[in-house]
Amino acid sequence: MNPSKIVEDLLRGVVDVLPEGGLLDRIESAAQEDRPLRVKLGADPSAPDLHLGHTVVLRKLRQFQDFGHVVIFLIGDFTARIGDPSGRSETRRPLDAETVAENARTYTEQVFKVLDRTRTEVRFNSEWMSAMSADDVVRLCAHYTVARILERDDFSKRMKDGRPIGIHEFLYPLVQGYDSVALKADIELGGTDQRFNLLVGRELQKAFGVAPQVVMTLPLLEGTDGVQKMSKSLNNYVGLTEAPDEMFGKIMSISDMLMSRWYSVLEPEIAAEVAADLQAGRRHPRETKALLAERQVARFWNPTAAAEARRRFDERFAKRSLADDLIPEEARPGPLPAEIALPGFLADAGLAKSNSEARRLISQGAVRINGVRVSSERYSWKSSDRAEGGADRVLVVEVGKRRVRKFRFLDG
RNA sequence: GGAGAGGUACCCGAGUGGCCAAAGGGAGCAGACUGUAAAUCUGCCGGCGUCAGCCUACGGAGGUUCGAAUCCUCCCCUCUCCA
Repeated sequence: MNPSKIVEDLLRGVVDVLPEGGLLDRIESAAQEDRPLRVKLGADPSAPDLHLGHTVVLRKLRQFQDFGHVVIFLIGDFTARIGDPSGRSETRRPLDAETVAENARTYTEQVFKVLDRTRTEVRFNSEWMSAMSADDVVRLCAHYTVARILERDDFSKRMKDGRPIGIHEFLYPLVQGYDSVALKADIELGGTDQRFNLLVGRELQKAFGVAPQVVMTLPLLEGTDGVQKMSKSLNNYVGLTEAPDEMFGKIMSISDMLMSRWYSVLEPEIAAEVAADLQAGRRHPRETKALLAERQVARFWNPTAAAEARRRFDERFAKRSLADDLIPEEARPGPLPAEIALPGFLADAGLAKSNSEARRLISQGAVRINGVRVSSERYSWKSSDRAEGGADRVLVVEVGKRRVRKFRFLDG
């Protein structure tokens, strides 16, 4: 494959490449030197659950791997103890070492849902950062100026609004940049919010006599709320480890506007076509959303699981039926209670956050048992609760539209 | 080091002695309507409680008072200006 064709592929969906044209140079020189490029991605192990938002960059990295290059997956274990201020309006709380280590482990596990394990090098920045002396740190700081740090959007905003900035936060971009020096990265990828940090890497590489990396940024994915960027702490994410049904359901619940955004970020190859079809009325929005959902589930699980998830979703919500095989079941050993105090029961089962919440849900008509809305906090058995031919009782409990569980009460 | 402003529930923000589990908005949850979409309307939105009530809460610790988010003392934290 000729280099410019490769570059074209690699640039699809990318927001900026700095310097422009830098990628082609790298690809060519790598081919000449007959070595793979070292493509860096820095990961912050403070929230160890990967979500759809992360996959945008990961899939781009995967593309590099498929062209034979090597991904350096850098875990900022040292930096996590500082706290990345990117896009934050507040100082982030640092984590302790054990938490970081544990998070890093679960993190890497999930990364290989997308990345090719054999072409990935996992590194930790404590490797070189912990070895630094105060002397080294001061020297590193001397390579950058306060004015330049303050160019960063979130810093200048906080400055203007009179919100606190810890001095350690100034160090974050420097440390991250130094990682690129230590790793001799050829290319570094990140979300658009990382642009500043990635560029600091270039500066520092120059200062330390290393060839400056090419910086590529990718779009940030909005979370399910459609407003803020997807993140675990905002609880607007679709996690990579979530069950197919869960994933499918979450994607179905996003707004139509968001759906179009997600198409362009998650499915850049077909986004234009889909948008045109929607515009022309050749596709129904709901079907289009289901397709998006199915494609994601297929990607992170498999096509069969995706088709199943879709089938169950339709059963449940389009046909409004509760097919038996699709409800998580829980056995309750006997003896059979005379009646059930619902608030405590729902809270224990995790179907409500607290007894009080359960009470509220009941009073608002959100709770159904075996298809019948309950209005009392105490549930007494009905003849129809009896399981086929046996003494056991089966309750299908629905709380709102999304929470369902089947309880099998065993007699005796 | 000096002067000033300020810290209220998930977030923003009102509240200056009882009527405050704390206005209002946002977020969230639930109901109606739908395509588990949007928009809209309605309700809920600290915990415990067979609903009477109890407990915990307004940066922290004490104090005044029959009674404190509100007054006093000390402490912690943030911002602005001056040095």
